[in-house]
Amino acid sequence: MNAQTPLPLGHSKAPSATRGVSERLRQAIISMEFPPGTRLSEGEIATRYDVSRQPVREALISLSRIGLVQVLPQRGTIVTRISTRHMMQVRIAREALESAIVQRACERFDPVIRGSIDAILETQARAACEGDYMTITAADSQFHAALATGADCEMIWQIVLDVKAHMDRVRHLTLQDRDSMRILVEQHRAIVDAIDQRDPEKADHAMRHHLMEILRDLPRVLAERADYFE
Amino acid sequence: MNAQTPLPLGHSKAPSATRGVSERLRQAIISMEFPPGTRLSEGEIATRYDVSRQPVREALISLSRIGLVQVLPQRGTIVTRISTRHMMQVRIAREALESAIVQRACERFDPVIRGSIDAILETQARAACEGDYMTITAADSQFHAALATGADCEMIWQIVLDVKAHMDRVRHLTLQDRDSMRILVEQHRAIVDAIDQRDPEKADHAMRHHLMEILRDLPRVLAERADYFE
DNA sequence: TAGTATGGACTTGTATGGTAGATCAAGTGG
DNA sequence: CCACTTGATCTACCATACAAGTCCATACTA
Repeated sequence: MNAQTPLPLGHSKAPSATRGVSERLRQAIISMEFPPGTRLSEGEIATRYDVSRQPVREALISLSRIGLVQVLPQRGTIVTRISTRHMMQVRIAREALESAIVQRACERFDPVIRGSIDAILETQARAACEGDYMTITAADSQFHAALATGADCEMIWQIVLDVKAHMDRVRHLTLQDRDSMRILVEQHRAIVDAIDQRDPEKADHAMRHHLMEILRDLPRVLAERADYFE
Repeated sequence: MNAQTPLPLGHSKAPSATRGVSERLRQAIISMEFPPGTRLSEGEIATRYDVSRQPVREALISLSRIGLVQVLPQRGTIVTRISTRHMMQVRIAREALESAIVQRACERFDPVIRGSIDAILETQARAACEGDYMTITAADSQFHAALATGADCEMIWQIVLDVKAHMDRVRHLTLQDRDSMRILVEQHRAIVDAIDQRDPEKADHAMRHHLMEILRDLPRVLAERADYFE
């Protein structure tokens, strides 16, 4: 417990079992492989993923902090159900954070990362034409992450990632047609344009408009799959 | 793994060992009992708190998600050092989130909670006169939490709590004189006034002004205790 | 002397057995 | 028929043992 020990630290992306299970579970929940209300058992997941219960348990703790699962002591663990009230707060939080990011991006933005963004948008535009859902969403994540990194807001991006998980889950329910995919790319372009013009208000507006759209179809999903909501 | 199992769930504040250790560690880090750079060993903490390594380990996982500690696989765990770059992002994030909260509070705010706020402010004002640091900070937390709850943003408050931990740690380093304590209370009053007047812009400005002040003395601390920074 | 093995004392990561609490169904007594 | 008890069977929780990686002091070698 002695203070001031150097511990030279050279960052690690250790591919531990816990991290692996955590990532797989997170993906499974977002992609609705484990839909809201699914009952998860530490032991069952352990045998399924061929690890012991301990890594599973630690992964579930992480996911419960994000809010993707609820651990009920001595009773069980379930995939969190969707709540409109919760989603409203998620939207507000993400809007506030990402708006702050783009506003800061208007002040200063890493030119190298700015250069990489064009390629991301191009990839996304092509995927939109082909209706390639996987590539679209992957590029979407890269785009928003690039904005945060370029604005020197990587720590804020970590927070956004957590709230984003909830929105991604909902978006996975709303089948995206190609038109809305194209609109998505246009909105991204509008955000970049505003940053290029160093116009904070415009950037703020573009970002909020972009994020608002994601939950547009939430009421429809609520009507169709009431069992996913609480 | 069957979906749609009811699992009636009646929320729990289970006082588990993990939660206990997590809370004690969190407090110890914020209060500088374990200053930045302190080397924490799972085993050592376990014997100190008279529990096994497992709850300690799980507590550290939670704290590492917040960013209060860094777990270096096979090497050790240290209390995260303060970084001005990181603190800047923390401030931006908290400003964005709490600004969003008060703006929403201007739209609708639970009248019952509105009533309880006056008592909180009065307590804080009295504590400010007496220079009672503990009561001041406790009331500060209650105040901000009440704002979030009254605006129906409890989930956002959970996020704020995490970033707030970093700011609390810094504030603990900057000795507050009674004048700045009184200013604190005045700023709180200004925020409530803006909400009462349903003036989002005014509320936003008051909140940002309030939060900006907390890190005012960060450069001074950096000069005095460089070993706390990275 | 300078450089390099090497072994031991750490660290966190993982596996597993046992415990207490929660749930629910069957059984019991009123 | 209903309220209550009981016990089997789940669950997450915790403790312990083991494995694997890192670091460092020491001894050995060129």
